[in-house]
Amino acid sequence: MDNRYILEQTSVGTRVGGADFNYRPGRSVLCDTRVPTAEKNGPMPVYTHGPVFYKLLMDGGSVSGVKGERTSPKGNGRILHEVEKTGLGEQKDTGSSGILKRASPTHCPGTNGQSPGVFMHLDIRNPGKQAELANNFRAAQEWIIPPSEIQPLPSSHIPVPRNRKPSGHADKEVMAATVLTSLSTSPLCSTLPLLHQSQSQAAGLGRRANFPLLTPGDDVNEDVPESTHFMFEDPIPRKRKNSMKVMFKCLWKNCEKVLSTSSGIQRHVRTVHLGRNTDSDYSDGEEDFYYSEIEINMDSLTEGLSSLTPTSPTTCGPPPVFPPPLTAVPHSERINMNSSHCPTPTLLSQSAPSTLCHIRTDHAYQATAPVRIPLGPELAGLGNGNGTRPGHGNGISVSWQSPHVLFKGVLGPVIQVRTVSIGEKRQPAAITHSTVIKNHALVTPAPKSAPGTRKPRGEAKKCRKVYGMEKRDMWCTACRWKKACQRFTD
DNA sequence: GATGCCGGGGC
DNA sequence: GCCCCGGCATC
Repeated sequence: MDNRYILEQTSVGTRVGGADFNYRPGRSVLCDTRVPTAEKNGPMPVYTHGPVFYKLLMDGGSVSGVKGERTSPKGNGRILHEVEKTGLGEQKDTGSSGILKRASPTHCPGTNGQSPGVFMHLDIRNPGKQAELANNFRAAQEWIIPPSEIQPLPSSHIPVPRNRKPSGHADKEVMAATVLTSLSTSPLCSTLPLLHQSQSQAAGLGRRANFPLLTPGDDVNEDVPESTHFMFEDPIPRKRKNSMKVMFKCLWKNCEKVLSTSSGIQRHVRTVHLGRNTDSDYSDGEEDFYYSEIEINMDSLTEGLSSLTPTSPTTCGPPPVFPPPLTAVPHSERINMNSSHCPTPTLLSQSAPSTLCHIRTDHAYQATAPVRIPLGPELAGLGNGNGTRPGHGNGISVSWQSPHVLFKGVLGPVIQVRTVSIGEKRQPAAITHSTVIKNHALVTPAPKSAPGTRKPRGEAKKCRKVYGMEKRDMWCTACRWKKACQRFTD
């Protein structure tokens, strides 16, 4: 079964419970939808609530309760999509019961990225919203806990009007709008979306293992005080640092799209994933659930880049990222997300390695040691092609010079009669083993001489010594430039 | 003093 | 980037 469907199933149940923003005591949607579904869900025994409800829908059965919310006459695939949307939509709903989400991170299956922010921005100073919060919390609580186990939520933290009159559909929309509006500005919303991300990236069973509290028998009462603590005592700064840049990451499966604007990511989701008309700006807000807001600490990013030395062992191919450097925030989920995305190239990951490879190649005559092989005089002419001066760099008669150095780069069948001439350009074909060695040395933590110290003078004779001042034109370029000799390296 | 080459500057 | 050179460390 599609992994996504697992999530959908879990989410759906949440939605069913949470869809009714104004939870009415006595109504337990969960119980209504709790159906023995072993044969329907196959190897997915855990989430038998809500999901089953939708499974029936997917099978083409008539489920009036669902159809009232979202009836899809389309094919199965589309229905699945609808279900997924519904499941995601749940975020909006459960967002109103954010306490539960914050209190119980293990409930994150239903938080496909957005609800945390929702939660953050619930204005608890508003008595009406407090009531809304409490009611929805109880609703969500009942969704998880069998009615018999539900304990009255103490109102010591929140003054909750017990007999709150259910509000109408307009209130739902207002709440939803509030929730959606808050998504893009919440400083705290990054945690759960990312958690969801990491979960959604885990396949199959691994995903389910992330939210054990969704199992029917689990008791979530312990989370209640924790939740209130989280909500009222946790001094998470609400103000985002200036260095924090908000990006929007597409949550669609296998889609790593990250855009800097919400409109952009919405357009992306709408057009790419939802198949909506590109030209149409109409949006029912559905795409809001398919992307999450992520924060990028630009300072950390900068630091990460600046500290990105050739010796950095942390560059797992793709470095941090946006990654570790990207990990702007101390949320482990974020780190996990980054690490889990290691195989996926990010902007940094794409650029950094190449950067590493090209670091300090500014002086090519230093980076690339010429490979010269002893050649007989009969082959002397082969090397003259590159020479710009007569008699220079014919690549011969050097067998008397440090042969161990001269040969170390010639391994292939093609004899690299490499001449070192003025204005010589490094050619790919001229890349030699010694070059590789040098580049590799840039990546490995080679002991670098401290500033001000010179490397000891090599044993090998240099061009000056070999050719003498009178044949200066035969020197290697480096020697002529008074640089480290590239011909007779040590 | 000769040599090697780093650092820097001119173009 | 190419080319050159002052200047310093090393031999």
